[in-house]
Amino acid sequence: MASEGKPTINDVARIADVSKKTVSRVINKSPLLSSATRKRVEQVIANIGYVPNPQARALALRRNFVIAAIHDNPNAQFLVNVQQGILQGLADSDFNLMVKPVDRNSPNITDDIRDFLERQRPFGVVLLPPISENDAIAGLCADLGCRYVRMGSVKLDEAEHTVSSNDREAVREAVGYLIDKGHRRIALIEGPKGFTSPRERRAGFEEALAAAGLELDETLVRPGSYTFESGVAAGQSLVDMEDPPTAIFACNDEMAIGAIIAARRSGLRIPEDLSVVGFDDTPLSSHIWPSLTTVHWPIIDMARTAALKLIAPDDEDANARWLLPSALIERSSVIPPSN
Amino acid sequence: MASEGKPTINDVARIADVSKKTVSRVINKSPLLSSATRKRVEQVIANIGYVPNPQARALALRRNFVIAAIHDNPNAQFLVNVQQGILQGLADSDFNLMVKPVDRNSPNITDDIRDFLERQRPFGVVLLPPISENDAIAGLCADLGCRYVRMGSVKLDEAEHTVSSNDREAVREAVGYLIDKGHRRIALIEGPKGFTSPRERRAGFEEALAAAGLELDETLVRPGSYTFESGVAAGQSLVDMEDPPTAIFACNDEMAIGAIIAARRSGLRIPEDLSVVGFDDTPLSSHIWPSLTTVHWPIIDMARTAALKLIAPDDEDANARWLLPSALIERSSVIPPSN
DNA sequence: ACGACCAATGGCACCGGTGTCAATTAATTA
DNA sequence: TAATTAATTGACACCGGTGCCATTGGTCGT
Repeated sequence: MASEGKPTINDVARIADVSKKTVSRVINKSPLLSSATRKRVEQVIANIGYVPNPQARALALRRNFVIAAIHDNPNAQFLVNVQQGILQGLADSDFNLMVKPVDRNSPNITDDIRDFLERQRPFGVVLLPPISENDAIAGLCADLGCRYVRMGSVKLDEAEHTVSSNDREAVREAVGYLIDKGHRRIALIEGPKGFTSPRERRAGFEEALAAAGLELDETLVRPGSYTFESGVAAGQSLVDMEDPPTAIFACNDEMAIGAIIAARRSGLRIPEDLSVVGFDDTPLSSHIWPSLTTVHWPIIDMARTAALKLIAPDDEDANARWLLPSALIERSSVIPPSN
Repeated sequence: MASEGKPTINDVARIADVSKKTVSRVINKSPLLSSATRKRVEQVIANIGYVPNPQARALALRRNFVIAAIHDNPNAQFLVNVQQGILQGLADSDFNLMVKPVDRNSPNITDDIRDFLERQRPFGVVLLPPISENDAIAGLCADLGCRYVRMGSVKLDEAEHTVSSNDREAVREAVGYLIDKGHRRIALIEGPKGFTSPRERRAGFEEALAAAGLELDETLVRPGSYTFESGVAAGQSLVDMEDPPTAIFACNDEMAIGAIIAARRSGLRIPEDLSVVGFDDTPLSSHIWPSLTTVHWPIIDMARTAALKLIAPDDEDANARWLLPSALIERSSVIPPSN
């Protein structure tokens, strides 16, 4: 009987000589219980090492305690940061994290995700960028009655259930900082096309120039794909110019570092001959030499916030949108231009 | 009735005019069913979009379909690779992946993990290095009746339920390769103390020297912690020697890259003045210049294997141990010594 | 022709919790 | 003191599946 398998609520009830409902009340910290019974039951629970079965709970409550992170982002550091943030938010709760990667190149992502949601039925999902920008998938979550939060630099006035950073403003600040240092020929290494975040970052770049009365020089703009290699290529192409820029703003750190490597390969010193600013504040950015001046992207905070909001009771903050601040991190890859 | 909430097995049974048990048989592909009934039921399932409830299944079967990855490894790339591998192994199954990070500095890791296992009751767990080396935790899984697989360079004759790589042999090969190229003064940057994997890698280093009749020069050995910074420090200290080494073997790529950065800062050219070999074959190792000659550590394969073995039916391969091959990846950070 | 045997299905309890509502007892009020 | 009310607790159905065993209708061997 009680000797085999884990003890159940019935075992506790029998030994404590109460009904299982009463044990259930103890587990759920119901207030309508005499403290005497509560203590007695708690004693029994501790004695026999009873732990409630989450599957049974999930069945009875018609909801489980699983939060899923759905992502299509290939960047390891990003993904780990998000997981860490979500888990911070889930700490001290009964929730656990499930990861669901999807193939961004697959034509039937939507079906794949629907299938996952219908089968697993997580309590809530966090949609990571860039798939969080996909309205169809957010709609899918809503249709299936699954709570969700979209992370990213989603434009704030467009969607609900979003945790975002204001990339545009952050870049404006970062590029303004370069301008304040005296830079005028500032290059831009863009992020991949078709996503909100790189678009917002470029917009911030343009706004900073405009605010200083500078014109955007399209010859100083290079495409990029957020990868190290694309940063190398872009950086090389920039330093090879006849009239090269005195500063580069790259839309992420990895490309910024690639640009630094390329510049150095061409004999340039950083920051004496070229200032570089990145975006993300990855661990590597403070490890390299010179350490990279960059924009701190509060991705861990965003993920924590997303998780907390998902499992928070239904306050329904009317329009559920949360904005977290970015910040420029001054390190040593920027000085005033020499000429 | 059927109009609200997801359809259940009862809805299917009612509409198809069979018992729920029969529907259950269809779902589980039971062979003892007439094909006529099967088709009829499948038709109804498709029509009303029925999806079995995994929580109810889990309760009835007294097992769920969750695999947990328990880890205390701070390396993002490593973690993502493992997750990717596990998910590869879980593809085409009903299993999902849950992630459970633990704090390696916490004194009550064991309690934390016990708590997790008792509450969540995953079907199986993958223990990632270095926590996979903790026998107490493996024992805990066994005690709680939870299947587990330990990943890492666990010494093969010591434990069961392991998926491992033979780091010792791989390093022997890599260092032998340096020796074959003509190097005699070969430095070692070690991994963190107290773990099997770095110990095995050092052992392989020593064995390679011994096999060539060379003596281990302790002045050429530097401690390391698998971090970029520790590689920089170790590399700096090595190139500053009066009689510096002509080659460095670092116990992982990140330290190898750190050593390259340090050497270059001191004006050395890689590989002309110093050859470097790493271990892991991280993406970065092929991105940097010169690309890093390194040992491919089959971590994704190991993780996939671990997952496959976990969810495989109980063959009980007597002693469940699996060994995956490593391989030396020749790139451009090694040439014969100049002097 | 008849029991043995097999294929196909159904009935029902059970997995381990929770919700609803009734029942019991104690405390309060008229 | 009886009636009212509040505080505790229990009984029982239910969540949505699966396991075990009984039942039904044939087919087969002798």
